[in-house]
Amino acid sequence: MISFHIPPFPTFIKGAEGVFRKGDKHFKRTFSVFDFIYVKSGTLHMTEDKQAYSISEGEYIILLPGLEHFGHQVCAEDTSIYWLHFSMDDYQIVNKQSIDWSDIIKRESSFTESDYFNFYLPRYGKFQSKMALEQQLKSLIALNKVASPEERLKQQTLFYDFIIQLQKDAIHIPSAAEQVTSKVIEYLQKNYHQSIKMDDLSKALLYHPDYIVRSMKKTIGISPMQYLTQYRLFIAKQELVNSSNKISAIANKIGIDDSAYFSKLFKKEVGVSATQYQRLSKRKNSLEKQN
DNA sequence: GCGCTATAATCTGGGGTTCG
DNA sequence: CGAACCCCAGATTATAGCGC
Repeated sequence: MISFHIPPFPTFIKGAEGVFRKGDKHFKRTFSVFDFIYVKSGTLHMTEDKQAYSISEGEYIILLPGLEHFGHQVCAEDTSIYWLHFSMDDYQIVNKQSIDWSDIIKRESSFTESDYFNFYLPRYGKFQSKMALEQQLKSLIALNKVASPEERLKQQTLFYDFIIQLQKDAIHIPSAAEQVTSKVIEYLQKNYHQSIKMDDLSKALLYHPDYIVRSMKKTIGISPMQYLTQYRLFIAKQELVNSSNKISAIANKIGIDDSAYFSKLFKKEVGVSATQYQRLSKRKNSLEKQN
């Protein structure tokens, strides 16, 4: 993700339509500005800073200033694109799985200061509302043809609209149920090693237990306790493979005090018993070493 | 721009079943 | 037996549509 603050908006420099013929590839160069490339049809193969991307129809990439980029593979078919160059003074690259609307506004305006927004654009992404965004790009580029400075200036405004829409497009607004689910998962992954009851979960998240269950079922299809069991078994399998701990020790580690119950659960869910699983994985490991 | 209404989404609580 | 879960009905809240 490219993270920056608004205002001021980034500055639009130039943009146009372009075509890579079959067999063409993107030139090797380093820019001093941002290069937004949207693929209208076909597929473009680009490498930026040693990271290879394949940008197919409906997808876009935002190349960063100062990093070398080039096409590492020729286009297999005619590939038409829109490109936009823009600049901006202050920005950061952050790792972010998903953006949330609550991250966006940083400061509410006062009488003397404007609103201040956190802005995030993915470096590589896909248009969700393809038609609308393509249309915006088209009208932005159409203004290249007009000579009057006044009309030209409109490109800036259109560009602002465009990046606002682009962010909106990239943001997934989580439903209430999804928000609850992700909180549940976070809690369970953090606390799986102790015994957890629905009541604890309810107290931690401040929701009615029944509501939590329904939210989870709606979004990922399983209940919190089922998820907990799956997650615990996932950890247990890793332990069985990577350590020689006793079954009871492993059971204890994943928050199940009763090792008999753990064995039963493991057999039921995984199909083989925990001890068998450990033996099998050890055998497989030693065979791989021989080869 | 305002207020009203219809509708959808969200949340809560009761009652009953299953299962460890 | 009780925790976990499901189903349902109803309250609350957010949102969209619409006329003034």
